[in-house]
Amino acid sequence: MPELPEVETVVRSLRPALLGRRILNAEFGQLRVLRGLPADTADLLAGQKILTIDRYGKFIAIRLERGYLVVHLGMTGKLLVGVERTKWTHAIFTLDDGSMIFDDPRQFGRIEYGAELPGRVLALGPEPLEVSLEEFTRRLKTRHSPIKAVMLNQLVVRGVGNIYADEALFRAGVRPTRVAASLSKERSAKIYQAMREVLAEAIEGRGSSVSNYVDADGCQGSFQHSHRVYQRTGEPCVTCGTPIKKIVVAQRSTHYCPKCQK
DNA sequence: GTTGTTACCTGTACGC
DNA sequence: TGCGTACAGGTAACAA
Repeated sequence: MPELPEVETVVRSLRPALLGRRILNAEFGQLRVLRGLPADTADLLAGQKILTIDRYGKFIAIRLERGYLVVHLGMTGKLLVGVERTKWTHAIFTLDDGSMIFDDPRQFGRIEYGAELPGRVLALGPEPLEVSLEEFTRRLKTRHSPIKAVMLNQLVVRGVGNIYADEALFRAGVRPTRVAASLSKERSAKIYQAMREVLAEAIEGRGSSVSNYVDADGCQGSFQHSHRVYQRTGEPCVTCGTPIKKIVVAQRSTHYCPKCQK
């Protein structure tokens, strides 16, 4: 499932294929991923040049000459360049050189278009790789939920999902159920450091390919081989050998070492 | 404003 | 082999 490192990898692989290209034609299906997309969207897009492609947390913002095409990959969404449509294709963009499709079997993804970036994208928390330690700590201090739930809250920091929350908390030695506001300055700093470390390493590894994630060129990531707790239930902790435990926090499966994480 | 719960959706894994 | 069921989880909407 695409989180910050996977979306970053997709954005990086989209840029060479899309920047400077012009959209000649757009075709949309009728599925829920296009909910709220005005009927004349295809007409509005036609003729527009792709100026920039940026990432806001897990959102992809494709800036055109007169607006923004904003894509969220959800759980199984994919933006692919230069491939034929499949039975899960919900949008096809024909370019002056090449093409791009949006595929999404589970239909948790979204595509929208507007003159400006949507307000809820602008309202997201800061990027975890850009936020300062002071700001991060301040944001945790006001939250009275389990730290895992707080890390998943995109208004606190944007882009962290289930995999990297578990991995960061393992590296920080903090139990996912700890209430964020009760964490000491030192422990918050450890989480901050671990979160940035694991995200940077995952970007380096071009993301984690669990479920069906691939980048815009159809390539898999490699960071799934570096997971220390995520989906390793019952396997020995890489540090102490204690079996990794799985619980539910914030309605999400949560993996941790009961000995290393206090 | 914050927190918790539920719906959405379908491919995959598993048990029988 | 085929069927039924549980599970996976990001976001939005809603309730408390």
